[in-house]
Amino acid sequence: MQISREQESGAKQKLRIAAEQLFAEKGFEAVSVRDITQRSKSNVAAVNYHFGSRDGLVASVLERCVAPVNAERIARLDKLEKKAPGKVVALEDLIGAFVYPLVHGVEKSELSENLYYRLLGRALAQQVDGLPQQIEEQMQGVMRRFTRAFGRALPTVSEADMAWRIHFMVGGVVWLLMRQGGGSPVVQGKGQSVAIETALGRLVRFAVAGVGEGHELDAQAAKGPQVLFDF
Amino acid sequence: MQISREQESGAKQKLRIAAEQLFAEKGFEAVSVRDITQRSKSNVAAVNYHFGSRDGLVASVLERCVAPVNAERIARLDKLEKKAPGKVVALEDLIGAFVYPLVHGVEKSELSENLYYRLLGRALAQQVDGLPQQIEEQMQGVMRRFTRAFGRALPTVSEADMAWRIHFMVGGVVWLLMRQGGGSPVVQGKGQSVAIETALGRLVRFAVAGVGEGHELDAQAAKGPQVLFDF
DNA sequence: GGTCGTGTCAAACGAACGATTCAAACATTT
DNA sequence: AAATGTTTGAATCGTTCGTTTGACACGACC
Repeated sequence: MQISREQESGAKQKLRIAAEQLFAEKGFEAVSVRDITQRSKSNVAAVNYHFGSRDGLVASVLERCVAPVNAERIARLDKLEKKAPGKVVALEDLIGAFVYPLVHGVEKSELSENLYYRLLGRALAQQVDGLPQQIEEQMQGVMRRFTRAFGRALPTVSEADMAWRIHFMVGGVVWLLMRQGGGSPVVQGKGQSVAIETALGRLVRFAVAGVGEGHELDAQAAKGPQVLFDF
Repeated sequence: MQISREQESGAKQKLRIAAEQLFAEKGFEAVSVRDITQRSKSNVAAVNYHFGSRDGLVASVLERCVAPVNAERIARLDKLEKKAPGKVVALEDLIGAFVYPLVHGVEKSELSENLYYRLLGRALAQQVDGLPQQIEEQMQGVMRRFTRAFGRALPTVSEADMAWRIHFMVGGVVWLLMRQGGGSPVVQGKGQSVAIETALGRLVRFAVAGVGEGHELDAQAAKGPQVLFDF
């Protein structure tokens, strides 16, 4: 083997990049292996050689897409919980730890920003139609960790209620990513092209208000001037 | 013509229902015309005869799916704005007028509840990959109306900021619908099977808090005990 | 009875699909 | 240089796709 271990060959990488681009543009189902090999200027056999099958390539792209995000999510959550072992983590920090890792893989990716986020959104939206089992389990593990942390941050919210709020927050995340760079948005303000960090910041504020709904009143009434959200 | 006008023939209806079911189950791209004609126990040529093409059938399903929702949305918004001509409509009422029409077509549909909402979610999510122009324009018109109304309800929020908040709200709507009845949710509480009305109620509360973020403080501080949200 | 419009059916079309084969080309190690 | 293992390329496999065709059945109308 002429390549240091743990690194993919040039052709395999070219194949994967072309697949990522096309998947981001058209979706996972609307792209054929011929489309991919044509863009990467390789042969149809290459996909089956390097990835076993078309599904193998899709799974590989999905894995490389969502795994780093989930790893960064867990890392940030670990850091938050380790910083103050006894105390509960503030809601805004939790949501930040869930949302901001979405930008974690963009600079390592060979794709443009818009395409990268579209791909990530499509990957996360695949939870509707079935993800590879490995990624599905990883996803469920992350959600379990965060659900517990959210429950600790908002102890008066029932488990079912909290699940729904997180559900809506995830919906905002996926929707934001999928529509990023994909033509004109449904609702277009004047500043149409916004850096993703700004959008994620707005999403965090939105989600903090939505997930913590009904608690700013309790907190203010119970403990006086302690303000949960200070934006 | 043996059928009273404005009504589709039995075979055409059977075709459309089968298509709706399969589209809801597997998505618009993952269903072939042979799948559809097999389930509706008709012939492959029937699709092209009645709908012109496969795309024509898809467009018909999309139209029948989202048009009533948008019509009901506009009707409710009209009613709200007509009720108090001078005043601004409360945020919660606006969001309710946007969200609750989603259940408007379910009893008229031949699909099960879960399938209907999944279909509706998939249809709305198609905004990412391109809707038929007619529906796209209708959608944009609805969003323009609501964006203006939202801006009137929350005059201190900038246009761009408001666009983003609405964007996130729509994400919650689409995500809720798409995951409805589609296997286990990402975050599962104990009560897993919930009536859609309950879920929509939770979504409205979530969205009211998120869209109105930063305004409950202003309102309380400025006008004393006037509470915007009283849930 | 004959003709027309409407709808259904089996059959087949060309194109594109994912996958496979096999030989040639390449790199790496003996 | 020879042998070995790895990667490419063109051709082709069988299958499935959306669409079209032409024959046929049925009721309506002159």
